[in-house]
Amino acid sequence: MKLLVVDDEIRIREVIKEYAYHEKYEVIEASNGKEAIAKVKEHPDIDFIIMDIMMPILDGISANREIKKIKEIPTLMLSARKEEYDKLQAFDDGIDDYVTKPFSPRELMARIKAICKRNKEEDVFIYQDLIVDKKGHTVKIDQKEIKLTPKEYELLLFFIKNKNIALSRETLLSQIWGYDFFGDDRTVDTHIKMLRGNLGKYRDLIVTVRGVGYKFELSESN
Amino acid sequence: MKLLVVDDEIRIREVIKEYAYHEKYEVIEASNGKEAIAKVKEHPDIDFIIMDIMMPILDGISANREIKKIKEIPTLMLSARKEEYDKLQAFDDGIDDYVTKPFSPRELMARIKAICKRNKEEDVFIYQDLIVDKKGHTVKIDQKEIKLTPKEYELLLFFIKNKNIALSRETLLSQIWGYDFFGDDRTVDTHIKMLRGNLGKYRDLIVTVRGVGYKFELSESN
DNA sequence: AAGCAATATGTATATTTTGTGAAAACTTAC
DNA sequence: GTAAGTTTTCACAAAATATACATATTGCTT
Repeated sequence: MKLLVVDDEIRIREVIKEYAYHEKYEVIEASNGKEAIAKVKEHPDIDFIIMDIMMPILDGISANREIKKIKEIPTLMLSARKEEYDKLQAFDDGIDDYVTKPFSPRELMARIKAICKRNKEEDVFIYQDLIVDKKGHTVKIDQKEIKLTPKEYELLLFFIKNKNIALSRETLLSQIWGYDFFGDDRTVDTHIKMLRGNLGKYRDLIVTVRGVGYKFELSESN
Repeated sequence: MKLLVVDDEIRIREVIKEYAYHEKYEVIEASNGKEAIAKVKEHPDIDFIIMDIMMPILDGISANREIKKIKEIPTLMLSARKEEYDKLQAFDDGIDDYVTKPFSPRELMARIKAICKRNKEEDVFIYQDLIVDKKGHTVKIDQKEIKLTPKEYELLLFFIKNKNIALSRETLLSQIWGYDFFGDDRTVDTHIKMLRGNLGKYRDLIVTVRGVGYKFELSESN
């Protein structure tokens, strides 16, 4: 789990960082909206953003709006009491939760967990800009739907379910094609090729494990 | 939509209120069970209750029991983790749903919506110029009524109810034709063809999901 | 660095799935 | 009982997908 904490007060960042470390979360910091955007671009594996609203240079709401254009990351907003008005605005941009200052760090952590849990429970797999909606049977990359054939889709789902585990061709064949498939092992390769092609910038999530088969490799978490 | 939020922690009420406002819900507050009962008597048009279990003066379970004697209002219970035991009891008294703290406000809203939807299915479905009036049993496109056969109409309703979800032919057959239909899978295709034909410019709302079945796909909203 | 083995990829062919029109079977209203 | 409307089946065309295979490329071992 990698957190991006955006606040201009270093004290706030420190407190959050401390609690986050305690939860074994990695923390990246930014002290204003502009920096936050830069950090998001720099670290492609940020899982969660905690962002203050009132900040110099670029405020949290605007920053969030910009970040959402780049990718979908669950976000919790922080705000001082008086910024009531801002709250309302924040909702336009898919804020998952918000907490008013002063806050209890434990509550903050609990809320982060609740949001992450929710995202996991949904029939949606999200990794950066790759979104797989199992109910809708759709795959999106950068908000754009990509078309997969049934086999490619099944293959992707199986990879997601067995992420970070090397899967042999036999395993894939028996699990996806069925035990009664008597074709060529190398058929898998062809489908991998197709899937990779369709995954575009995420093609490298499918790693070749020489001598074994393939692996769907995600950096940490998810 | 008028919500009654009952919790002794003002912060919790505030968060829910903000999210509720965003959904255009009106919010009435109470900080304990006794107050909640008073509010229900005072406002005869409350549509939904969100109630904490652990509260001073009068707890949520008891309050809920009293309120149910006055009138039937959908209720969602909140509770802290440790109150597991309460969970079981709560369901005895016509609780519609249950959420443990801390919760993701988004999830809470989603649940409320789900319950309300369950309780009062929309009578009219509108998507751009496509209007389906369930009570009137009519379908209009561009103000003009289109004639559908009973099966086509049922199919359309089922699609509307399950929008953005890929539905297999079997699901459609068992849900629309009945579990005791033993005919050909492809019968579905024929009806899809007919429905598409009748939907005119909206024919593409019915997307074929290869290898699975069909999906009623609406771009965002609705 | 050469040689080997495994994997990647392009292409052709086989297979599966879906769209569609027409006819048969069934319902319903009169 | 019949006509009109509806549902279902079926057959074939069209489209999409799966597979096999040949060739190119890569990565590993020595």
